[in-house]
Amino acid sequence: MPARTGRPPKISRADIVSAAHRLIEAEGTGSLTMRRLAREVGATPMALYHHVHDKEELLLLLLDDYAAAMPRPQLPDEPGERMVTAAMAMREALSGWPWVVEVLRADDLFAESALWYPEMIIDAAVRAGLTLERAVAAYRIIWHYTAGEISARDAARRRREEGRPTFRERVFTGLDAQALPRLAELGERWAELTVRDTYEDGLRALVRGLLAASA
Amino acid sequence: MPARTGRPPKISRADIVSAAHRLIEAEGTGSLTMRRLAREVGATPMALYHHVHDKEELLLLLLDDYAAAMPRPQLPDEPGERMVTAAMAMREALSGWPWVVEVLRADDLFAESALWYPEMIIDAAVRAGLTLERAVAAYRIIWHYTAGEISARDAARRRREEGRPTFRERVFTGLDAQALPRLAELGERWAELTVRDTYEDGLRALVRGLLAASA
DNA sequence: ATGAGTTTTTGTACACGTATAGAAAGTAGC
DNA sequence: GCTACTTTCTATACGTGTACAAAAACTCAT
Repeated sequence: MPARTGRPPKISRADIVSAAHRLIEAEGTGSLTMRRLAREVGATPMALYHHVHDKEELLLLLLDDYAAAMPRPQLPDEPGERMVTAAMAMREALSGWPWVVEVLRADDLFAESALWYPEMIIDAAVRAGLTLERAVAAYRIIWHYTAGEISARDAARRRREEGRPTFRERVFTGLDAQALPRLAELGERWAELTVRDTYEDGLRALVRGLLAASA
Repeated sequence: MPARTGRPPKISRADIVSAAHRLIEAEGTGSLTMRRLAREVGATPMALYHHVHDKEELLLLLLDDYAAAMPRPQLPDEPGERMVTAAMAMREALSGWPWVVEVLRADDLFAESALWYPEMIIDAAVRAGLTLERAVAAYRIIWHYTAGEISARDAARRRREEGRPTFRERVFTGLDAQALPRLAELGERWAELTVRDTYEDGLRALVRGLLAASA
């Protein structure tokens, strides 16, 4: 053992991450602030920055932790259906945690322990006949779609909670029916139509299109 | 004219918005802060809040302003191709303005003066044989994909600029080749493969899939 | 024991968005 | 001219993430 030098640490990365988990669990996402977290681990805010580069890194660690416990459903054999099932499981798992949205845009791979999902999707795409390059592209396309959908749904939810005037209401009142006949025709129905969950429809369309492209 | 009462305004919404435009133009997105903007229009920060509810509302106004000048390309007749062209134009226009990303998640319609895009996409979808309901769903799916792609690309760009260690590097070093053979096989090539712009490929796949679903 | 070097923690400070309270500057009725 | 009322603007304050500098607590060489 190489006998560490320097001032002995009072807190560790692991302490911070687990305290963050507790905090979120107990008081919700909103109370996860660097200052609050520091109090929780019994240190000053800036001490945290010795163990994590920034708050975003902390969130990524949190996500990674959590991702390890994400469900890995039985996947069907048929490649297209396999892609769909894996992607839906991924989205399902991420949707449960509203705060992940802040961090999703980080990359096309979102957590080390969640690599199972891209692996399954890419593998299924290859089995469906795509080259490895195209399979990677397919995964990323699916990922972009998924991230966009989660983000949008979360934003819509937040809007609703805050009781903010949805943009649409204003839009559809003074609409120029000449220039925008379809939207005018839709009118009030927009709101009703856009609460529906169309993720699966879109995903299936996407997969069908991606696989058809190579045939 | 109804002879306004109360203290006469020193600044207007329009002043604020145009000052914000100037500021962004001159010094970049980063310097658009409420305080800086207030200095620019010659008022205190809180004065702004009498004219805009939020910073987010300000950004939406900005976006709306700009969206009015977004290109409206000639669209081909064939419905699928029409959808693709319109969506690509929309993405192209939004990509030019990195800051829109902060605001994209707002809604599935992002600006009053940009309603032309959904109109064209929905209309083309209907012409392709979809019901109006399905056409709306198709638009929203395309929107989610587009928003996700723009977001991710912007995040990747920012990472690169900040010289942050891309997550992928770490990921692909200690990879378990047993559990994740495809990713292991890809290895270093991931970085190379993921700089490619696959938006159009994905979009075409999506449109093909969406239109095939109704046949 | 002393001093140098290393690592971790603290203290102070800044700019951010914005809530809240109250002052300022007008018009309308008397 | 005075008072009410209304609108707009200012002052102050809070909590946020985090940069920077200094202090603290340890090991090791002398």
